[in-house]
Amino acid sequence: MSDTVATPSTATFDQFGLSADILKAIAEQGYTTPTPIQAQAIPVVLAGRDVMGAAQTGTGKTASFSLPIIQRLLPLASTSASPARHPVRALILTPTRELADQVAANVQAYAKHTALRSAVVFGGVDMNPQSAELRRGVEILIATPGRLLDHVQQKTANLGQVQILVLDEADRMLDMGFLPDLQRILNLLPKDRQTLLFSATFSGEIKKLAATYLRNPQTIEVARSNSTAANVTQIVYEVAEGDKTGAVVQLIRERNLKQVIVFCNSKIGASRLARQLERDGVVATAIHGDRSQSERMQALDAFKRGEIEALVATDVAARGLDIAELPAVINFDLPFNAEDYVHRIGRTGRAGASGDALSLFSANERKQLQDIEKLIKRPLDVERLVVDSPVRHHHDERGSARRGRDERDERGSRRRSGGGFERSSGGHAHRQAPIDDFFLKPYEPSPSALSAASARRDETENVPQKPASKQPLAALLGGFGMPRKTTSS
DNA sequence: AAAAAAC
Repeated sequence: MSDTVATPSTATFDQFGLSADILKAIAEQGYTTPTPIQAQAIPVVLAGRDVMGAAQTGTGKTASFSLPIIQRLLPLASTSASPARHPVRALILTPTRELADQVAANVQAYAKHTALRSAVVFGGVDMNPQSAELRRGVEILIATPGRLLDHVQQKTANLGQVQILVLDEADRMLDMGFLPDLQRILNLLPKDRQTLLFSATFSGEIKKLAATYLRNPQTIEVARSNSTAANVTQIVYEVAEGDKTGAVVQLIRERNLKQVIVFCNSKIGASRLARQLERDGVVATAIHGDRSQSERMQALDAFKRGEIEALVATDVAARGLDIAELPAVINFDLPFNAEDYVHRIGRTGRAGASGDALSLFSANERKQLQDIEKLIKRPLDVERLVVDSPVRHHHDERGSARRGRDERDERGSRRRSGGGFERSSGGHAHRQAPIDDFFLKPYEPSPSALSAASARRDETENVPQKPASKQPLAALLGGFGMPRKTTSS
């Protein structure tokens, strides 16, 4: 088997041999042209090979594995209502709950004209609806590791028939200490299966994981990891620590940012900043791990609907979240982990649009800045930002905090010409990024209601024996039966 | 140092 992938030159989804039901769903999503990772990964996944994929979020990664998985499982799709006809055949693991929900929404959309069922399980919410769905049977299960193991223990999830495993954001899962959970899950799966591992970076740990659990994987790399998109303008503003809140307000006002994600390093800091922004007239809400799952979902939902100007987030939102491209992100703190910087600013300037990554930098963050510059292999422009409306942290609702809104004078922060800051005489300067083009796709939380109607119809079961498709069942089931090392060392 | 994730 060759290790090179020919990137197809034609630019439509027709070239992959996907079924009409899948193509229809793709068209309904408004997608016409495969992204680079889709063009590379779809044929490889369809061919049944293991994949080691490096791709940033926003590159179309989810579709690159979901579409071929659905295609491969189609011969096994059943309209029977019997749960036994709907064992879990594809398992997709993600590090965060929000990401799981989002992947599930995508899978649901792509599979909606097929008889395949999908479900998502993650923690922080009632187990019972999840259990009920699992008992009905689903072919494609999206999950965070902890809750999945919970379901396994409760015997509501059986992973004995999984043929395809996806580890999404694998590096993140390792960072978060999921390795023991992953190993436990992997030990529950048939050894003979297809495994797809996606990771932003190929660290030594990731390579070890791949060496242990993948079989002759095809490496697919689209954007060089640790690279930052060329269409993202990165600016670092030096500002006194105590002026950071005022700086955020000022940046939002001066740049006329309709929507922005503001990243903080701590959960408490995020909550506090959200409150202070609200006090200063910015519609803001916080999203972090100490908020309840329903609060997290509501916050994200409201932000996606455009009801919130500033989503103040910890790194729970740094990776994976598929929010339509934002005009800007702000780093309230520089992240301790330089890689998180790359992920955070990946929330802007996506899909070809331009974006600004604005980072606040105070004297005690020199180390973080150095690490970031080392990682992205270039120095960052540092400008001084004079904050003229410092936000009081106590009970000062009047006075200086309010002055910023009325006067909006912007000494200090000046950029190169063409930037978003300058004011033309007596009116609004035009921003470089056309704000009119910016809209948010409505967020759809995982629809749990599958096409139950069609599941009812046909009780006379057609057990798939010889699928007429290009993917023979034998290939789907694996084929080689190579013994797999279980982890040692 | 901090974040995330099962109860």
